Amino acid sequence: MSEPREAAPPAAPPAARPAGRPTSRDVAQAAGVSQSTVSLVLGGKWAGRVSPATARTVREAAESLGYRPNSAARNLRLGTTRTVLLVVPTLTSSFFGAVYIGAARVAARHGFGVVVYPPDDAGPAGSPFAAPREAIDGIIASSMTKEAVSGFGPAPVVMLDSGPAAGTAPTVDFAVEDGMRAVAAHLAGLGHRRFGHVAAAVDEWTFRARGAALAAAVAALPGGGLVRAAAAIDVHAAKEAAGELLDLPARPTALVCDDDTLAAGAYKAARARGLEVPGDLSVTGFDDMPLAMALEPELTTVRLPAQELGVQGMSALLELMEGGRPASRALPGELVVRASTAPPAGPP
Amino acid sequence: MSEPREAAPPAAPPAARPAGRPTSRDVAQAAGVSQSTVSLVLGGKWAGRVSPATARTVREAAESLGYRPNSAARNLRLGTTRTVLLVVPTLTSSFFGAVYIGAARVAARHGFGVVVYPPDDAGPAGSPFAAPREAIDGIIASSMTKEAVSGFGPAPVVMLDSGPAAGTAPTVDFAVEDGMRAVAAHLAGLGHRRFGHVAAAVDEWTFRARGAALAAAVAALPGGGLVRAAAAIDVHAAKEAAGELLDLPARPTALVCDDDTLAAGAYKAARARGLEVPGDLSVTGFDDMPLAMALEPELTTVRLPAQELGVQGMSALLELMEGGRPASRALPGELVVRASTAPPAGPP
DNA sequence: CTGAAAGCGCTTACAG
DNA sequence: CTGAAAGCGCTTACAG
Repeated sequence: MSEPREAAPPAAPPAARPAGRPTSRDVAQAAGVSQSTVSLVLGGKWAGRVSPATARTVREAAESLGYRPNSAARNLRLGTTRTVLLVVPTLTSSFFGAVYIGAARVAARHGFGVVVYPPDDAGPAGSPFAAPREAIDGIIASSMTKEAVSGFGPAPVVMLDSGPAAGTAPTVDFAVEDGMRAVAAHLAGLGHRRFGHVAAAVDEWTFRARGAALAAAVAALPGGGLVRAAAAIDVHAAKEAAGELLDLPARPTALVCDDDTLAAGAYKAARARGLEVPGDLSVTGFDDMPLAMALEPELTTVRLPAQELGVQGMSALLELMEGGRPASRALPGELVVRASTAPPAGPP
Repeated sequence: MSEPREAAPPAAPPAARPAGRPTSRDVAQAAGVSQSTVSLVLGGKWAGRVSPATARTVREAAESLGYRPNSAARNLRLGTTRTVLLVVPTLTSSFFGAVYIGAARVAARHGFGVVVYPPDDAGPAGSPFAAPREAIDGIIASSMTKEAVSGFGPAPVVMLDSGPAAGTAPTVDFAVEDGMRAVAAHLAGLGHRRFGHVAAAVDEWTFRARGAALAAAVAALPGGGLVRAAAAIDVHAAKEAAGELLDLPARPTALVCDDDTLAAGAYKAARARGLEVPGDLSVTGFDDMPLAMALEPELTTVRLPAQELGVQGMSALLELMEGGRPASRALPGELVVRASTAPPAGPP
């Protein structure tokens, strides 16, 4: 009679499976090798040091145990986390999402991860143990001042969209002056002379640069005139500011807005006064956010390559972390002419 | 004669300053105590175990050296990172930014950090060492299927905006059915009977639920009729889909759109046909993104508390990580009546 | 009240 | 080709 198979008592498992997550030691035991061999194989440094057969065995054991290396141990040993921080003023904007994507793609190709650091009010408390400040190899800060980043310690920093003079860090910027000049030239070519600037009431380099470039371009235009009103980046605030400009005795024939949201406000101000865009009033935006195409008429604006900003920023940081001195650079924007600009109406 | 002070040879510093970042051992040496005392003091566990005077000395030494604990070592020792992952389908949307803010705020109050996991195509390569998958204590996944999150291992998971039946994980959802019923009731109250549904061609629970709720509400309305066209969430695709509906012989008097972007497309379709919103056609959105206020007329829509979704999601995850069984919940939306809805025009 | 020591899980010389 | 050992910087019993 053969031994009863079914009635076998529920014997204890031969070797108690490790309680928690498997470690390289568990893999070593399963594969019948030493822990260091496991590390060599899984770290990809085994060529010529471990026999192919052993390497296979190790990999199979790791696979079947579902082994994943403990990154804390790895980071401690190596002194590096292969993680960089992306510091942005807000995440509630599709712009920074695009910057993130660009940065994360480049990072991934080099085995780095990107962590987004939240706006101040949402950040980890001031505790010295607050994650993840310490656990990073480098920092990319977008649209901030150098000072705002100084609290992050001595890690290598690249500044994005913060102006070419952002301290000693390498910078990547948009050539917003060129973009604004292209707007002015486009409008001037259409015949506009009386310009209104709906400015962003935000103290950032990019807006200062946009304003200065517009002022210079209009000043250089024979017969050119410029009036200006500032507003927070908010549709209703912009509507108000644009309205002031439109109520001026010598009404501008074109409203140049510092960004697309401001332009949406300008549309509203025009509509409230019975003014047609672009027949009675030309309006331009800046940035080319999705909003620009949702508006009616669709908005003439300057496309800023946000994702490319992330790509270039990460590339620069990688170079910096390797000890290089990446050159600062400026990315060109592109004037996108849509339906919100036209020649000015003749005198009534 | 006193010893010459000025001419003293540049002696080597008494004790060579530590080369890299200071460690707790450096602090201990500076404070004249043991490394474990430093750890106790800085970890806040010294009450009754270290004299107040010693604690002060330690803190001053830490301060003056600029000591920050090494989180890799801490994580390794503790087996926890106090970091959770927020997995979202895209960052290029203000919606997920708001979810992040909400989650990060709650997390910060409990000493946790939140890391955003990128969309697939930007994620770290499939390398087993890819950060930061291993280094997390829990996961919040928003607007995804349970399967999409299964690759992250055995960490506790909370599903957001994925439907109440998202596997075994606790869920936090929006009560989108209620929201859609409120839209239908609002429109019905205005006198509308012929509805068009501009549906999102996206296979997610939230859109299935919106569509089903609308269909049921219209079916329950005496004399109610519903036609439907689907489009990708894109202004131009929506314009096309809405246009089909508007070209129907029995033209709908109200277009109910699955989200605000779709509604922007509906505006365009209306305008292209010389139809006034809301005089000739009522339009509703869903989500209440910033776009809703940028549109002209401003959009009647359903406000979804995105930030609260993050807050509730993180609270649930915290409870889950502590071994609890958080109840699944649904957050109410709010109908926001603006200027895009009005009684239907009488028969021409 | 304070310190010496173990150990978290890795990587990497080093010895065989 | 393979293994034993040191050590990254912490936290926390444990002993005094």
